[in-house]
Amino acid sequence: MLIEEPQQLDRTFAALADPTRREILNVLATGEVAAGTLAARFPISAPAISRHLRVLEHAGLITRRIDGKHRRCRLEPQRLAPAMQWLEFYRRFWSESLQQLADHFDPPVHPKPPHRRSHGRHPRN
Amino acid sequence: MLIEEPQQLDRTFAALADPTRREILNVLATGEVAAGTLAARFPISAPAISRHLRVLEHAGLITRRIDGKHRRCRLEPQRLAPAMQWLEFYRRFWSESLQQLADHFDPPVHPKPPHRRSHGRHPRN
DNA sequence: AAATTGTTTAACATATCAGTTAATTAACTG
DNA sequence: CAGTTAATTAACTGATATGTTAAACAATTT
Repeated sequence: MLIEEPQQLDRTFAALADPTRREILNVLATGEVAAGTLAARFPISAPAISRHLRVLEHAGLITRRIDGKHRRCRLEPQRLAPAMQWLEFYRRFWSESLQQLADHFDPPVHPKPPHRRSHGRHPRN
Repeated sequence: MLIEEPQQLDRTFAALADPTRREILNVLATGEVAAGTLAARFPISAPAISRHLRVLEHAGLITRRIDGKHRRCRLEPQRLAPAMQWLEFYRRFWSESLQQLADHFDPPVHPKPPHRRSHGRHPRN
């Protein structure tokens, strides 16, 4: 199992915490895009976008290549894997809490019988 | 499918961006723990922990219940699901980049062989 | 070479974050 | 009730984040 630098996860999650940056990644999922093309899609200034790109690059989530006067940005999706793995660990706990999820987002209209409750507790070590 | 407030993802990822908070969640995965018990495990002051707990609670990742003079903190793992789903979207792109991952880090991390390669390309617009 | 286009850096304003210590609130104990 | 324990809030500090506009840099075009 790959030992992940904690800083790397810090940077990844921090990069993903900004909606503009998430949307940038979403755009880059369609392929390489130049910085200016990206900037045109957002209501903020080009320097602001440039800094978002720097954050994403620092987190390893994108790379930039110089192409004439353009800086083409490319998604590096595999760099999301460590974050995914971190979250994956908690997936095992979800099944115990699915009912709570339903409670939270939907009105608790459906009276699901709480029969999982029998051994439904957080695992302890 | 569940429509997620973007702010919620912001808060979730921001909460996860701090290593202390990630470790708090890790501790809470073992079961309910009082705030003071948590604080004792970390090299920072109790107020600092209290604020981390507030951030986690605000992100919905934990809940707190009052029990006498203790505040017992409980993990709400299902609230990680939206973040997971967001990342899940990008998983499809990983298979194309596994070699780059190898270049970057060490041995292959993903147990799944890249047989999705057949129609694996970046969608473009 | 001069002007234009694409992008980043500089300098700045403002807000938020993460930590501290001191004070406060709340509940239990003797 | 007085004292102790548990936890939070208050007030403050220093660092970081996000945005702005203006300036600088780099490559292309004329």
